Amino acid sequence: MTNTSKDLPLRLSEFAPYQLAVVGNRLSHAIAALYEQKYNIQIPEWRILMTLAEWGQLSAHEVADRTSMDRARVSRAQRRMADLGLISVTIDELDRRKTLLDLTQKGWELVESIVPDAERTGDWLLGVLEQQEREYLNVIMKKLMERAEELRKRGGILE
Amino acid sequence: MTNTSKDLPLRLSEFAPYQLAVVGNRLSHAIAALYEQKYNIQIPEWRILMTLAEWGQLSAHEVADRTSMDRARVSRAQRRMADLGLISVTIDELDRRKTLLDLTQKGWELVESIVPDAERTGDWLLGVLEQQEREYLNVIMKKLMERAEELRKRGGILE
DNA sequence: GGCATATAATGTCCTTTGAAATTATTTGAT
DNA sequence: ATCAAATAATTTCAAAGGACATTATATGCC
Repeated sequence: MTNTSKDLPLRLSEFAPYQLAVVGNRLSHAIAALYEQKYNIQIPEWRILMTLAEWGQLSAHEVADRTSMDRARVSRAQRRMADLGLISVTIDELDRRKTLLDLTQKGWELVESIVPDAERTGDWLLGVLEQQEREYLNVIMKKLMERAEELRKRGGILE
Repeated sequence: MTNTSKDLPLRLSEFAPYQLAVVGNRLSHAIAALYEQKYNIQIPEWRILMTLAEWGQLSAHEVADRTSMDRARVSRAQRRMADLGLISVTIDELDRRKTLLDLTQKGWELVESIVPDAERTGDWLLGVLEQQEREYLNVIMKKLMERAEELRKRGGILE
């Protein structure tokens, strides 16, 4: 007997890492297009915007931590945002290696206009789910977020 | 009163599209590194491999559909795989626009060695979840997969 | 105080990705 | 039978992302 699909214990479409990668990617692109067209910003900007709105002034390093982006990506987005007048960038005089980011008035105004849109998009997305599924999703994502980070740091489960 | 985080109804870390993007991305990278080191292939190759293993000979177009990749990406991976001798590529004589892909013996051997590894990784990842959460995850992902695709096709929910 | 080490940020380089244009082939309409 | 439109695949091009090197500053040890 030759190889057939019956022998395979793993179907791509059921494989959680695949599902998560595809869903995450599709969402990123769709939402990025929305933000781009309507507000002229990209995903990194969006993340920084929301993070500063939540926490107030932060160093670039702290922003990177809280947005799950690396420092290079934050640095690039930071410049674009400063050019657009959305954030202020100052050197921390207590530790001159650090740069402190904070929203400007214009940044706050963007937050206020973009948040309702983002919420609608999020709600629409989750609209396919039952209430209970939505609650599970949040719990599951928190757990997987850590697990995936661990996987990244360790470079796989094999070592 | 000045703006504070209390006013904000949306926390990035609770925002499902953000969570999904980050988890998906971290997983992709971690797993890509694993496949790369150990088997010398990348994510697109992995997806094609598993798809052909499940379905047998398919056209490049069908592969693209079933792997959630665009045709350019499939086309590139296809060439790499053919160079490695993992797949055979033939022109469909009934419709000469199509190219048909199929696993070679060598491709099947790779499938057999890589699948147990992938399963272990998948199981380890889901190991943080309760049994019931795992079941929910699968259902939720199927629903979100479609929803995200719809979002992509429509270019946002606003139109 | 001076020097090795650690940390913050930015800059450089290379790869991957996705969109759009291009080419080849087929299908359908007249 | 011919031509326009549709479909499959590839190529081209520009942007984004991430790894690594570099620079600036701070910390801790001797």
